Amino acid sequence: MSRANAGTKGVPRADRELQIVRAACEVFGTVGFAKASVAGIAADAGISKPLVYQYFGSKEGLFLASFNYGAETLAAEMERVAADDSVGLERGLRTLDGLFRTLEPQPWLWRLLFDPSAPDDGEVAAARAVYTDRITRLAVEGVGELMRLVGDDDPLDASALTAVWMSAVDALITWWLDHPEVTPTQMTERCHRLIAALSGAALPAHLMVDLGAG
Amino acid sequence: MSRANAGTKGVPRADRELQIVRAACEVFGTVGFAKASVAGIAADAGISKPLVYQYFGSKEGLFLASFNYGAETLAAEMERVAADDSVGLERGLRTLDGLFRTLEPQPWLWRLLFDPSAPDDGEVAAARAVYTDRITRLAVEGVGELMRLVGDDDPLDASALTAVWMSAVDALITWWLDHPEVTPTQMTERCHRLIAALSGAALPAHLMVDLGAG
DNA sequence: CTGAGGTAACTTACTCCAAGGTCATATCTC
DNA sequence: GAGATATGACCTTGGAGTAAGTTACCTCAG
Repeated sequence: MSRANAGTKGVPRADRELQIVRAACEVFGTVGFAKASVAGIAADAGISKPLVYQYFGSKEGLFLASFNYGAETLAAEMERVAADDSVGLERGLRTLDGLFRTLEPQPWLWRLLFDPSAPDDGEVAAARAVYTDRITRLAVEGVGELMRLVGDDDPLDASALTAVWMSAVDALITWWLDHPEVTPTQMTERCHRLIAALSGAALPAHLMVDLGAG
Repeated sequence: MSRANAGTKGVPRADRELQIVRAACEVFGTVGFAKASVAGIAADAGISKPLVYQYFGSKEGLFLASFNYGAETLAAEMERVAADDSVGLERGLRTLDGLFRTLEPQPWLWRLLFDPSAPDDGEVAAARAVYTDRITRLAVEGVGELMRLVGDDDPLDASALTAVWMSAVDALITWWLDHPEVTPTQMTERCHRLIAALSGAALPAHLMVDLGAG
């Protein structure tokens, strides 16, 4: 063959696209949009750069496809949990549990969702807005229930606590990725203990109880 | 004058460096290392690109100087608070209060500290390690006290809670930057309420008390 | 059955550009 | 003149994006 395997009619477009998107998810989610190179992703997927451009149009187009793939996976899982009837911190803990399990085989999807180096205009921004809305809606809802539970009705408090909650989820997942020997189940148990610890520490001394640290 | 103000012996090196570093802090802290352009920073500082290279050697050198400037400011403030005798969440809240006040005139310093697009090797990595150690040490210490308070002695729990705490601080500061009309004092009060809310929500119902949502 | 043309899959070898970095030189003070 | 401050114009490079050509499968007329 004069040229590698040029012209191999081989793989149907849909299959190839999925294969490229999966490779792209891992690269974008690991090094971020800005540092990722299209040529590198093509190499990872085992094909050449122009094929990527033929199928996705641009680096941004490729990112968009990858983002949608990953965001849909995660948003769907969070909505599944939200459909349960748990409230307050219990609901938060179940969401975390679901995320740990979903992310186990493809942890980089999480970083893909919040990539700060991704373009902040055009179609990517629109897609991010869609998924951010979907996900934030769930967080806002959960935090709202919690605030009602404790009698705080300041909307800015709710907004700030939503930010803190989402950030805490991020921190826990990131911490987990740095401790790969920990299983999803152990992580969920850990989250339960941490909540208990925070709660215990905030209590006036005369109300302190052992909320279980084992 | 044939060339703008070339050769103007004008500003002494030390002054010029500070001026450039301050401009660089704002740019690096706002758009991040990767997206920042040296020419742009030079323009912001009112001087030309080669002067930046003459004084700082490279984009990385300029970032290093900016990072040290910003990180020192913040680490010093956190250590100041840590020297007080508060413990547990009270200490956390005082740290937040100190950060809000320090960041009020130059909010971008915060993002500078945790810029994900900064180089992760060489002198920058070394400097980041130094300051990350200094700051993390304080968080670890504070979280350790808190865990002792509630009787959880799992070191991984402490490690994870430290990550969550630092992330929560980040979230609160970021939220604040998006709500510029809120004063540092109001933010500190808000943080008190949020802690109370979390604590209340985690309690078994029979122990629930009004921890004050106003 | 067969082979010519149509089309999808695929690659090599470019162009182009933004941004990092350098060089030679000019002007000021002492 | 020596040395510090300063700049316009240049060089260089990595990576996005493109042009043009190559190979393989499919279909359908004869």
